[in-house]
Amino acid sequence: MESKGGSSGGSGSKCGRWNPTAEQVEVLSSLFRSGLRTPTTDQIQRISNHLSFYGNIESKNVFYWFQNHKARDRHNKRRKLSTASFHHHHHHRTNNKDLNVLHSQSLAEMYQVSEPDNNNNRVIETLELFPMNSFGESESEKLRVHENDENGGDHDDDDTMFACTLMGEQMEYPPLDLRLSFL
Amino acid sequence: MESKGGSSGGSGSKCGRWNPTAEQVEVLSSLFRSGLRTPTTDQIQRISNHLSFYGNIESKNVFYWFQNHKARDRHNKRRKLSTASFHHHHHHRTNNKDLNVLHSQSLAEMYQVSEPDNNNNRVIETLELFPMNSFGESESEKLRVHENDENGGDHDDDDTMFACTLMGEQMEYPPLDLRLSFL
DNA sequence: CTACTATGAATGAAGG
DNA sequence: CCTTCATTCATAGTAG
Repeated sequence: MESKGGSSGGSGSKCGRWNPTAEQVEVLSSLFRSGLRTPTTDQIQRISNHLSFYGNIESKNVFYWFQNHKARDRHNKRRKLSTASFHHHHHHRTNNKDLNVLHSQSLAEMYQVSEPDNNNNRVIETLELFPMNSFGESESEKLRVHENDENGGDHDDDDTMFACTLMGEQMEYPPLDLRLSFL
Repeated sequence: MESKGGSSGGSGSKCGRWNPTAEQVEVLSSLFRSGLRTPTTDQIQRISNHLSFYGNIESKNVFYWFQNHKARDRHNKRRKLSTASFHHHHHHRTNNKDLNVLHSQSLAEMYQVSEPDNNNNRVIETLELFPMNSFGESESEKLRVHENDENGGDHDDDDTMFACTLMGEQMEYPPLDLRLSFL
């Protein structure tokens, strides 16, 4: 945590990629521990709003964080579960990658949910713990616009001559100029 | 510049997942920019046919591409309303009211579907620019989208009380300070 | 400086 | 159409 001074997402973000601060990760992890796995847009908004207190953050980051965290959590669990059970040393895939973890415990900012003898499926999809005033959310659907063009002859008269008849001709790669002409 | 794995759709198709080439993406993006959002089976067929020149591709891929692109384009606008907080002072959340007021603009702006370039942009559903319409589609059954417009209000109104009883057991609080109060 | 790891970001594919 | 899963790419951070 010492080397982060400056280029972390907290202050001088280098705008290349969001780098969450320790506080942000803690909050996110807490939410994850609480069972939140796939927050709704509303929740993402609020979380992002609050986490911006600790540094720059976008809703997109929160969204991706949960997506990644859930996916990786599940992925790791599945792998761990398959190894520890039976002692049939069946080579579980010669993965050149991930030789894996028997040491990573020190900087595990996660929570280590491994509770083998506790089968609590405390995985809540949305975690309703927000005393939010329920707006008429349904009426938002009505704002759905239909951009139907019922105007009869609304042809955009682009005089696009259909030059290339794309059917199985061995011409070389067009210099990326290819627009809609093939249609 | 292909992917590192060399599994680009152009040459070494790895048959796992379609990896579009740059040219394919270019064409698809052009179509999208032209206003094509939901191509019909007919269009999909033609697009796919043309794009197969640049590499292996199936109609399915085109179909999914438009679906994803449209959905993400839309979600992107929603998520972009993140908190552009730079350096906040300790002014988080004035407690004007004790309950439920801290999210004034959370979801009031959500469904603004007004395109940023609403007047100039022609967002057409099907983009009729195919002067020729030959045979019927081969197997359009597979790509047939469901026009099932069922969207009933689903309200599970249970926000009367706190839902901290996640699974009926007491959840242990995080070792650190619980910052979830913003929710 | 180079290698590896953790993880943010992106997107294809599918389900409902 | 909307949401979610799975796989992959890209990169910051750190160790050797």
